[in-house]
Amino acid sequence: MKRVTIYDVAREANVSLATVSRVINGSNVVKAPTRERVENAVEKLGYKPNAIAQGLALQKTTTIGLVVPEASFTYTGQIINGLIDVAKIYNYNIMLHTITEGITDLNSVVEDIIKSHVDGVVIFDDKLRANDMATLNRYNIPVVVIGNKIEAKDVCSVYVNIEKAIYELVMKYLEEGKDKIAILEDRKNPQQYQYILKGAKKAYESKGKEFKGQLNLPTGTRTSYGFLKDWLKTHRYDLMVGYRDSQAMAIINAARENDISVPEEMEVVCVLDTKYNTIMRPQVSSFSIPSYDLGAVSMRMMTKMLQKDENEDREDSIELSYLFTSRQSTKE
Amino acid sequence: MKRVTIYDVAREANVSLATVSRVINGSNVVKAPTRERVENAVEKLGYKPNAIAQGLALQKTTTIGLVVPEASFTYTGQIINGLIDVAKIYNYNIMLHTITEGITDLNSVVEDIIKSHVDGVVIFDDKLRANDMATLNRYNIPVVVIGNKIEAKDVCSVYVNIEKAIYELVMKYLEEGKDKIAILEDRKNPQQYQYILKGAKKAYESKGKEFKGQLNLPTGTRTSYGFLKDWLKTHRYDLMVGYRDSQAMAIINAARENDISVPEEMEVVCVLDTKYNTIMRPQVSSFSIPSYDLGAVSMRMMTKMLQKDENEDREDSIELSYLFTSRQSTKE
DNA sequence: CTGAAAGCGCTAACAA
DNA sequence: TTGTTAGCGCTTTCAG
Repeated sequence: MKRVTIYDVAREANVSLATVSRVINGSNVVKAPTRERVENAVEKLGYKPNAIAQGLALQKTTTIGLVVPEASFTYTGQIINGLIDVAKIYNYNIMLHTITEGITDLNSVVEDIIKSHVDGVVIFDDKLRANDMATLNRYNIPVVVIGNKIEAKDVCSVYVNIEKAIYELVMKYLEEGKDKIAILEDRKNPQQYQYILKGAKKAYESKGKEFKGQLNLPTGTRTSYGFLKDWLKTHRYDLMVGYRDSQAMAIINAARENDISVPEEMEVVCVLDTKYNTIMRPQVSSFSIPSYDLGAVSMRMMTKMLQKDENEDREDSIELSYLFTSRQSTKE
Repeated sequence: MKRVTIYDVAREANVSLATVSRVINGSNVVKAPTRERVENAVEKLGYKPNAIAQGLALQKTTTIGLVVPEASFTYTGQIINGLIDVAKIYNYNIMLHTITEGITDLNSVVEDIIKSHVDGVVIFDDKLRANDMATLNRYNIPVVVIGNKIEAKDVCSVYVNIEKAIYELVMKYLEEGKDKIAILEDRKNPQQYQYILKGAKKAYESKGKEFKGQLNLPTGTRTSYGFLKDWLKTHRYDLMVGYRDSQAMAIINAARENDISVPEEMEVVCVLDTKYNTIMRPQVSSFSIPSYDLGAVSMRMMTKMLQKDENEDREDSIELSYLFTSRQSTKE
């Protein structure tokens, strides 16, 4: 069964296909009676314009590519939701790509993206570096990067200043004289981990001290919990910081195992949390990174890039703000 | 800057575009030297075939639509991962759509899907009913449904038999004489809740009893936890069943609040769990629904539908198996 | 206000 | 083995 085309509608309505095209694109030069004839035909035949053909003719597909890491973290879902919701408003479709270790790398994804002629691409991948964008750039596809601040032509970024967040947090503890602070590595988010580290180091520096609390997981370690269970037998801290709430919970579970009470003897904070944080006991104090907004703002930014007048300038990075929420894993 | 087309390559290599087309599509009728000239030209110009134009010419886009619910549940992420991984193997791209209450409904998504001329669509939406598929059917787009068993032409489904799982579970308890069993409503997954209920009812029936343990949240209740905290003041059970691990934790937290110890005084089981279940204390005994596999198998099924010979028969639904894993929230 | 025709980039007969 | 040409479904000048 062949799909009904613009020709079928034209024949049915006794007009040329040009007129049908005008009607479905809302041109206002078409006379009312003609328009009605066309609309009836469209309705009668159940005609839906073929986006592929439109894409060819217009040289734009009104779809944008979205790249996310394999890991189905909860916040990745949030980002996708935010992005799709605003994409919907602007009538963009989303082509989803993932980077799965052992199955897909960024190069092969970029290849697919170029072929598919999306109008732009939003990338959320902590492992992304500036030079990975070279190919995309060569085919001048507009790019929005989530999470990393990346400087390049035709590339915008939307992120949260985690370095600053941690700096402020650590400063507060240092000023209270609590300087035994540890930061747990997150292998899945190496870049974010670096930001966190940098924030902590700056804080220590400004107090004339040196930060030594970075806890890199030894190679071979499978889970943070497995590592921490032993580590905490011989180490004590005032504060431990994890990136995700699940890591914070690993810390807390390991602490419990060693009879370290949280928050009384040790406080725990994480950066990103999920709805599971409302279920956990204790609930973890955290910076509430607005994942949904990261997605939504990125897409909004993308639409702006796509309709920019060449001459018009626009900001090429947006810093979203965070909010620290104190819960049961810290003292106040 | 115009993108390089097949014409450019043809000119550069001094052949016709037909030959270029043959080379990029791996036809083996092209002579080696010619092939090389073309390949060099492709390389030199950085030519990538335009999938849109191919789509128009071939009447197939090698992309499939994926519809998921708004809720960024962890298992939705799993499903997406599974689906994309096998899509990648078969060189399919994924167009992602979400059903967001207040933003998008199934109808508008279906509209987009039809226009985009995807080769098929995979739908994971607990609220989906058979008649929702009417439009998709009218434009005869192959459909795979995840989670629900739906009977319709050109529709396949991949699911887990939760009814049976619960039946077996409840039977086991009934045989041990534990018949105070409650099942917590999951508003986000009404269909799954029904399946669970059915399983429990059957078990009770087969014992000549009537099941009365269905716990529907009163309208106005915002969280299961809020409801259960009070409810458990006046109700005692041998076993409580929640759909997701987060609900099971709500049950456990509410039980704690009422000094009901788990699993000693009350046991708790959930159907779907996430990685957070490994972090929680107690860990919840659960059926491990293979979310990743649900996605992967669906996509595999889709590829089969798309290459089916009209005459060749195939099964139109696949039941995936589950595995009950006993953890700290049950006695053995 | 409407129609005719060229073109978007590619594929697939059909010829040569 | 390679080239020519007619579509695929739609948009958009340019005439009328």
